[in-house]
Amino acid sequence: MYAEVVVGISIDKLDRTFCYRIPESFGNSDALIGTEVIVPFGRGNRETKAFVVEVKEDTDIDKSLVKDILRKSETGVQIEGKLIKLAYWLKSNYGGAVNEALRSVLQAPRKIERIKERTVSLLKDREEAEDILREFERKKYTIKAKILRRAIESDFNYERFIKEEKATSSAFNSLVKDGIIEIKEELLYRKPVKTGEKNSDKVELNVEQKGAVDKVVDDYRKGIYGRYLLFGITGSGKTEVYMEIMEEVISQGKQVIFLIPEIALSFQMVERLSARFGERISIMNSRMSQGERYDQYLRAKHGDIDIIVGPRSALFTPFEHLGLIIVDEEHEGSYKSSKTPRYHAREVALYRAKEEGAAIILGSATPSLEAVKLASDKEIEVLMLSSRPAGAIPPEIEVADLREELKEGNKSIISRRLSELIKDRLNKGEQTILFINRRGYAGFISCRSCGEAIKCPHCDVSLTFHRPDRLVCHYCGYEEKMPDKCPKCTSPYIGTFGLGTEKVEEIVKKDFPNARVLRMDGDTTTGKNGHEAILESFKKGEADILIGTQMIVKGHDFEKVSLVGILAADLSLFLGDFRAAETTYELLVQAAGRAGRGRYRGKVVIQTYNPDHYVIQAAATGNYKDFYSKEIRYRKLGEYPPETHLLAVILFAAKAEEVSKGAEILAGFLTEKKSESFVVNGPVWASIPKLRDIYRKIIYIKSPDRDELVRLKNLLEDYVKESSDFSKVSVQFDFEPHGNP
DNA sequence: AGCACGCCGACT
DNA sequence: GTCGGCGTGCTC
Repeated sequence: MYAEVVVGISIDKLDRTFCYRIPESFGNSDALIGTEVIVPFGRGNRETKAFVVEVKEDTDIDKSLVKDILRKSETGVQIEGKLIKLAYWLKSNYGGAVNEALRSVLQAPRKIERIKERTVSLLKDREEAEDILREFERKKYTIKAKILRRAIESDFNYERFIKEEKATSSAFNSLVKDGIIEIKEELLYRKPVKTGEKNSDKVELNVEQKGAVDKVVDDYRKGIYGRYLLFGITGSGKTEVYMEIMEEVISQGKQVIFLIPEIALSFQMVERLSARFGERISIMNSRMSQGERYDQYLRAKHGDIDIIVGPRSALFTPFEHLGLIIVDEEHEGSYKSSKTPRYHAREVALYRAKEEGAAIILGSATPSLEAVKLASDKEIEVLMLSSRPAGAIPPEIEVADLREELKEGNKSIISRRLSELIKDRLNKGEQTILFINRRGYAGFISCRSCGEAIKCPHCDVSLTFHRPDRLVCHYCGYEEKMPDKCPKCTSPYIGTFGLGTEKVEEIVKKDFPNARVLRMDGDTTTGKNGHEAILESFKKGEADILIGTQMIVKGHDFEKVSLVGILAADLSLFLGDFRAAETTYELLVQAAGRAGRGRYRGKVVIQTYNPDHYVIQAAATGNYKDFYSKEIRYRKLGEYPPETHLLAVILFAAKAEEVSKGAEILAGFLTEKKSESFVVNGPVWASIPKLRDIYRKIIYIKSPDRDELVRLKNLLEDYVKESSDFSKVSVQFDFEPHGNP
């Protein structure tokens, strides 16, 4: 018997399987799939860890080359065959390397220590080192001299050096061998999470909630493991419905994967779930240490937990009896992986549920067009929650036309109506949230005399101003001091334009001097604790007004908030991204949903320059159907997902000419394959052509048939692998992309 | 990743 | 010539 194995899961260059003979003594060969084994690899037959991904009777490879597997790895884990299968499905459906797919799936169970960072430090004292350095310089050992020079200066990061200086490990090796430097490996560890106390006071469900629960539970008891879209307006109590259904699933001895869009939300969700389900619940995410993840992995596998909560990666929890997958806030963009394989958690969840006979619930107040399309194709069943439970009334929404304000002489960013309402809340001792739509907005610096905007030298995007005098690139973290003259024309008239949280805070404090104001924004508030602290403080009523960006609109219940003001609602409407309207709509509805969660009747003011736009209209009236019908018509006309399928082929290279050449070659290749079944657009420059010193071009392929795109992806992948033109150009694939890659 | 191979510049 | 740095290519 032979085994196909993947060697060294953290090595990208080894993206293929190798064939090894399985010794007789191993017993049942099929049981070997998914096991970590030790194989002799390379010329020196170095002992290397590998994963068995396939077992077969025979092999095409020259038998004299095939070596024997040495033994099973002692530290290794067994990954279920079904997860290996899932990894293969990821690879074949989204592209990329087998390794990359396996790594996505294996995030959890990797007990193999993966080095996070390596630090290079000097072993000799300074004088001696400088002597050696002079020696190197004299002998013209350029790389070694460069390494030593850096090491004398200070300890430095090995990986970064290799990348920046295009060096290889061999220069380091000889320095290490001679005892001049040492390379230390570091692993990063973090604190575990704790579950709360169990106190099972159930909330009384309303009619709609009960209806939804009954439907799923009845199906479940009949052995129908269905697919559902739980479409519930903000504050309609979706979590209560989930919990009720989970109870049934767990009582049948099955397990639940509960996906949430981002890690920050998992703590409050675990708190809430553990109040009901106690200890048998856990969390899985990339912020946890390897050891912790490994423990959770084992607990899940051994059936010691019933529920796992986490972002995308929690999808790969190795439950033996998976009974239900919940994808909460299914519309969230964070469910789309931005690393190869660029999978969408919703799609993978649907696949895994089907494969393992589990039910699946997608939940949202603003379902993605993809989900609604599934519903209209009868692929998935809709469960509606159209009211808030226990007498809570949805907020009343008003639109403030900023064009009118300007006409009437109000140049402030706060309309007269909103201002009046804020005053009223202050008098009544109720709270206000001011939400700034910053998606697509950048507080860039430009020159009023020559129009020059100051850009990041590595990324081709405008730098953002941060107090008191820094300019920061939000993509790569590059920072510089704010210049006092325009670097191009030396005019002193340079400054920031646009609407930032700080600016709004300033204005609010001036307009309402007695109000206690809190500000939260993703760029200036550091760490998740910083955010939590601000939100907690606001929740406790320690401030009257909270100013913030998208992060304040997610998932939080603020009892005393009775007014939400949305500033610049339309900023993200015209982003040149086919999902711009959808994300804007989601943002507006979610923001509006923060109002009136408690006893107070909520009020929302949407400030806009486009009061007649269908997104603003639909958000104001809460009419999803209206939004959907207009938006889907637009997608049909423009031939965008979900009405058709779209594949972005992204090319990367260090030089602009290299990407352009690669893109031309691939475009040519596609033209040769020309057919009725797909259309090619581009190549075009990416929306940010240069990012972290890498140039990027994109070719878009559209087809009504997703499988056709997968086929093309395979052809391109093979072509790129074979062709010598792509040694300096790398190619990635992104199906149904989000934003402009 | 790690290892052998081989090209090429430097030095006894 | 020979030594050794450092880029290249291969691993069942």
